[in-house]
Amino acid sequence: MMFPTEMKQRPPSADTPAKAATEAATQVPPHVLAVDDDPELRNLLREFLPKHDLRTTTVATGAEMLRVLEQEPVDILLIDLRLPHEDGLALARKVRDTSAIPIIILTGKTDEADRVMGLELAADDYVTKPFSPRELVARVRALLRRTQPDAGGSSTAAPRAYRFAGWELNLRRRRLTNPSGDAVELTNSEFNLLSAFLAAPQRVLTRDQLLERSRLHSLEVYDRAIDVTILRLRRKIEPDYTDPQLIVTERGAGYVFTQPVSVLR
Amino acid sequence: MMFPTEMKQRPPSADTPAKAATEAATQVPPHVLAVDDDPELRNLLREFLPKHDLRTTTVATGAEMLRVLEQEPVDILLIDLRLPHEDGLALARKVRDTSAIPIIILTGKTDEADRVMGLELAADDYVTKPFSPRELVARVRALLRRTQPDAGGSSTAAPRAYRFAGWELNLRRRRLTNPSGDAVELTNSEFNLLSAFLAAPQRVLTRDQLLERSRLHSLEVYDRAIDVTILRLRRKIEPDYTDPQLIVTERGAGYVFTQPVSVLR
DNA sequence: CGTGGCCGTGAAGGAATCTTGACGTGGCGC
DNA sequence: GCGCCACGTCAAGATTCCTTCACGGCCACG
Repeated sequence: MMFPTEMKQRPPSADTPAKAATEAATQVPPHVLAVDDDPELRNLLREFLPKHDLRTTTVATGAEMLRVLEQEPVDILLIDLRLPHEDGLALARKVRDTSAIPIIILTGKTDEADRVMGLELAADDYVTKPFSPRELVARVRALLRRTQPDAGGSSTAAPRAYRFAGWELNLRRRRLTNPSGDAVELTNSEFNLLSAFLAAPQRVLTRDQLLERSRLHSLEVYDRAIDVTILRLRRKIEPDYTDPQLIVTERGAGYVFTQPVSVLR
Repeated sequence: MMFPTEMKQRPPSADTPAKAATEAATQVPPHVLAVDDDPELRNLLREFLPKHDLRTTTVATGAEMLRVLEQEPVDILLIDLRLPHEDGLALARKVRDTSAIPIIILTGKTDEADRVMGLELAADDYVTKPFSPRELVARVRALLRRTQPDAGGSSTAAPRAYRFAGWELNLRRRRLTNPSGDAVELTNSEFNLLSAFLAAPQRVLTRDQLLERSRLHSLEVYDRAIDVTILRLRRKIEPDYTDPQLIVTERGAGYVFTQPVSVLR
């Protein structure tokens, strides 16, 4: 077991999804903002939620919450009903007044929750403490699903596939086919790495960026680990992997995917 | 018993029979009929649902419900699972026998509901109390969307059955038949899992997605529970379950149903 | 109340995949 | 040219991930 996120205090700016959203067309994980005065709970959340592909920021007070909301997009809010010097419900209402961010209230007792849910429109769901992390994740997911019907607009839809130099990478099926139409097996990280490249063609990507996109977890890995994955990927897609044409090394900077890429939706 | 007092009285013209609803794409708001013995909840519903463009009638007993059903068209039913002297589920079944009105069960506990949904085909969804009004509206809407063929095209209708590789899965009967025409027994979770796959063929589904789609909302289950169900399902439908062809593992990502699937409506 | 089916959990085992360290090699600045 | 440094390559471990089995709770049915 690992206990990584404990000390990992990232400034809000580090979490900013704007960058990721524009650069990678890969599905950006939803951003969860949790407000609770209990540090232990915050730690738990930061440890657990990301494992389930939920980007997580935690704060202790309503003021901090508002600050974060201003700075970056948030997809769902978790708010403790009883915060030391403020009322979670009031916070929720305040948010509701100005946005449609879905809100889950964390509460101690069921009857308390009853009251909250009854006539209040401030919250969309509640979870009673103590809750199992699984349950929380499930509820967050469920609520996101309900509230993000994901506009049918084809412009915002996630890409279905990429094409480059006769190859095709099918994102739904997670499958790569070569110009002759044969399937080429990719491991998970190879697939992720390749889609990171295809989402940002003709652009130099640093190792860090690539790592972040190709490894789902483990934030602390040697940069060099990416080299090996690049190598393996090259062996699978380069005509001559000793003389790479598609994925070219930018010495001192990172790597570039050189070919034009077309996006299928 | 409280009698029509609560039944929202409208001029007959507004209630105009089925033809108005089916024939014209005119904006006749859907008619919701709710059955619950709690007067407070009924008030809440009558107050809230109409604000969201849902014509709402509430009653306290099954008898009243039946009377309303006879008198006017109803687009969706909300039924409390535990009514004082009757069984909400029995009511639902009774309705189902003679009509196709979509039904949402209101229930107190999640596990209670899950069990009910599993075994019974009487309801289409359920909502656990206390629920947020928003959630209820969302579910009502979702269910209406699912069940109403929708003027636009034939594409939105709910599937009746799926075919794949000679097999057929009948959704109404919840029955699977193999290429030779023999029935293959599926447990409830196997059935749900399989239909989740068939609804999204050739697409890698994560465990979370499968969980979400195979339980209505069973919260709080171990991701890995899926694995076991997959195994059990494979034993029933794979020619050689040690070398799966239909449901293929995508390491690090999820599972895919590889075969082409045709939908019968 | 017993019995049986269903389903979730834990653990064991094994396979696939990643990481790491070592070493080779080629580019680039001086 | 020379040497340093960054990258390429390789092949062990290390680790994660999946499969499978077995157990036990739970509910339905009798």
